[in-house]
Amino acid sequence: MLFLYNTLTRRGEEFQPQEPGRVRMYVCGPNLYGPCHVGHAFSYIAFDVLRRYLEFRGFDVIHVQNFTDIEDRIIETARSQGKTVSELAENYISRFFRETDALHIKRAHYYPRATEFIPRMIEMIQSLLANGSAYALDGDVYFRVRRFPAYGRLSHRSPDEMMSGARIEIDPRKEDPLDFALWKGAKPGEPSWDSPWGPGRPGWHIECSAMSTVLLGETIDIHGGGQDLVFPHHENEIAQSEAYTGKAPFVRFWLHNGLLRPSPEEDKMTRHLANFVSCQEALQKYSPDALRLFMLSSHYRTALTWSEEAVAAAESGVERLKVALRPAYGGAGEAIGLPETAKKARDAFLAAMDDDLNTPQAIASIFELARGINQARDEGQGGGSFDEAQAVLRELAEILGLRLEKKVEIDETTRKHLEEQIAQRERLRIEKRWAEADRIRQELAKEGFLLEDTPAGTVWRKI
RNA sequence: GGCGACGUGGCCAAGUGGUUAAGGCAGGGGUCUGCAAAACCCCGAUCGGCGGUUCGAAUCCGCCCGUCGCCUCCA
Repeated sequence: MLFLYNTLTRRGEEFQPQEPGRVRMYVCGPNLYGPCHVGHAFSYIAFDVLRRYLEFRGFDVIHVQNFTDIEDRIIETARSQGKTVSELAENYISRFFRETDALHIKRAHYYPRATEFIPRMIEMIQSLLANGSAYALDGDVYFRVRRFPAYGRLSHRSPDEMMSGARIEIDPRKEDPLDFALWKGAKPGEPSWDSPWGPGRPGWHIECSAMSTVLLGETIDIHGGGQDLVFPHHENEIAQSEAYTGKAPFVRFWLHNGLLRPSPEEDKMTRHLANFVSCQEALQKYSPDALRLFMLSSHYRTALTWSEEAVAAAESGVERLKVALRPAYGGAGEAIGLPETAKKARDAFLAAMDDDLNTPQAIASIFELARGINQARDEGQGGGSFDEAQAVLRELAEILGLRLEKKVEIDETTRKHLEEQIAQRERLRIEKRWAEADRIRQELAKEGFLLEDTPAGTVWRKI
């Protein structure tokens, strides 16, 4: 039984989809005013693992992730860079795919863009106006928060307690400071779409309601995103969606990941992208496996602080898992204790994942299994049970999206050269000409290859 | 002002009432090895502070100290 923590009820709840066997899941995607940073990656990886685990458990998952391709920040950024909004968006979308693919994040089934759903949003807004949930005002349309009694339920705050305008100025024309924009009239020079209220663009929140209801239906199983989206974004989504469809709940399970923070030393201001490490930068320095292992070493709902030191530590950990996948040396027969170790690790892994995706604990059992495998190899054991234990290790690692591949991006010439050098060194070693043998190893080290002598012969590793 | 999170060995991080407080990284000591590397074995914390509840608390309650997030830009 899979238990997931639901922000709405503030409890772990047993997860069952509405339609048996099929999960409808919507995850908030990026606002395309800038490149993705490791904080986005943290969120996408968390929900990627959720999806992988659901699929592992036999569910057919329909996964939707949106692109916010029209919004104030994008307009501003495009203008300052002398680009069109769509040029900017396209650029960041292709970069998004490059980076999420590299991070081994499974592609969603749909990547709807806000600008593709304008007619639907207009229709929703009209309907909200018709039923009294919204009001038009000089080309803008606002949602009437006070008309929605459940407002505040997700974020657990009451409209009366909120300090509206704590951070921005209140628009005095609004009926209530909490009312939020469904439609914004265009100012001169801004991109706009025609609407019954004049040219304008959608408010930020309505896009998710439109895309979610069109692609997944009026009630979906899971809606995910960062904790910073609980209020107001998701609160507003619930209000406008339920006011529109007349059906509740809009979402059965609300899942929110804790926020990734930049290193304390790097900058105090966490607001702007400039303080974050971009995915691109992270991928240049670290392997995707290490980045994933680092992020999954902490529970998804807990805030995690970005730390170069911790990612580097994860890199070493990944290396040990890879070593566990090396072949057995053999000689001592079947690895007798291994099947039990593998079963124990697998059971523990699944139990941890069932408990609100406790990946840190799940990872612990992967390492236990790796140790068991390495131990067996050291003792010269092998056979079918050894291979099966490695298969379990691969299986569990894949649920976390760890590839554990030996990266062999070397060309034929280099490979030949390596093989010749290793063979030559082997001859020297047989003749006990250690100094010459060591020289070969030193030279290869300079070329970036580390030689390791094992009972099964000499293997090389890229350093 | 309101709501909320967090503080566990050198670093990262699970555990939320009762076995010897997971796991990773780093470190020390070993085994193996011509050497090296890797792997394996062994070694380290009583859980921010104080008080309380309980037969029993890192785990529940209260207070204090510290860090952080949200309260319409934000994954």
